[in-house]
Amino acid sequence: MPHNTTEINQRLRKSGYRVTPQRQLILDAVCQLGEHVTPESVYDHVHRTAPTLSRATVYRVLHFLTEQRILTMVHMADGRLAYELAGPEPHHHLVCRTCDSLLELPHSVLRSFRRAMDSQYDFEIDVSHVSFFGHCTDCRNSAGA
Amino acid sequence: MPHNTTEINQRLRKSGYRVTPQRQLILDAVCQLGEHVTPESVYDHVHRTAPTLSRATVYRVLHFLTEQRILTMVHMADGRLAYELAGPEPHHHLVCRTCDSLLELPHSVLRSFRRAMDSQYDFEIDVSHVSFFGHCTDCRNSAGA
DNA sequence: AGCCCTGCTGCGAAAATTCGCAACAAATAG
DNA sequence: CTATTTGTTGCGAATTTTCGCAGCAGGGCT
Ligand SMILES: [Mn+2]
Ligand SMILES: [Mn+2]
Ligand SMILES: [Zn+2]
Ligand SMILES: [Zn+2]
Repeated sequence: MPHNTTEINQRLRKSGYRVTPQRQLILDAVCQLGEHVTPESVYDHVHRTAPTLSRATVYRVLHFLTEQRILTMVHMADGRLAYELAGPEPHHHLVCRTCDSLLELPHSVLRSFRRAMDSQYDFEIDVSHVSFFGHCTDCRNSAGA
Repeated sequence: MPHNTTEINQRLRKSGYRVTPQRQLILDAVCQLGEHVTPESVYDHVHRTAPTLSRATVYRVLHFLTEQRILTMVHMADGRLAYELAGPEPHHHLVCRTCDSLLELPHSVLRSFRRAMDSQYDFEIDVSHVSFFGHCTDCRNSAGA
């Protein structure tokens, strides 16, 4: 999951924002830490190389990069937020409430639902990263026994 | 939005839980305050008649009543959680990111999506109260101008 | 070089949320 | 009836997240 630093930097600068060392460190951390990283794990990671970088900045930059659509945000099972690098195509998840297993879904699974909301309610749903909760095959089978 | 106290109380007791004054007060507060009430507004409300009832208890009881499916939980636009009395039928929302307007959807709008996840992934989605974010007719039109 | 303007950060305080634990109270057993 | 167990709460501390504000720093301008 490498990110093209120069392309993102240009995008930010073009919008009038600045590419600060803190933003680069935080973005690097999110990418290195992988999927669904929490603010606290980002803070722990960057704090090693930049001890003065504050928690507030971590939260602010994660929000900021999400607004700029460089990161996406997702609600975890416990209600907390996690972030990851926005890929070229959004994806979503099925999360089992029993075993916490996580299935990845392509964006296309929401196509017909989004179309229906658009035609029925004239409302354009804008989703980049959603988790749906429920129960997976295995847990349904073992529960039935 | 009145709730049948005796029926809920029986349900709780039958499961081995207790119906405490705190739980009754908090449930009453949620019902009186209407849709999408926040923990803080519940606390403010109950605190008037029960000054010793603590914030921790408010959070715990809201979680508890949600587990028992007496309340439902929903993520608001700002990421915070809100609660409301679980009706006989779940409902969902379309929330405009521009004007914050809120449209209510019947549970049935998710039927075909849930069926698709069940058949394609053998995963049973369990949703009681979801918000989808996007842009409403009016805001799309004024943005286009 | 200076001078603005504005974006951004660090800091500490505040607010929101969770946690551990001792005390309490309702149900239960004996 | 007392003893025990177990669910529940209040309290205070810890943790997480937000906020306000003063000051720094980059970029433009002269
Ligand atoms: Mn993901
Ligand atoms: Mn609702
Ligand atoms: Zn499972
Ligand atoms: Zn709107």
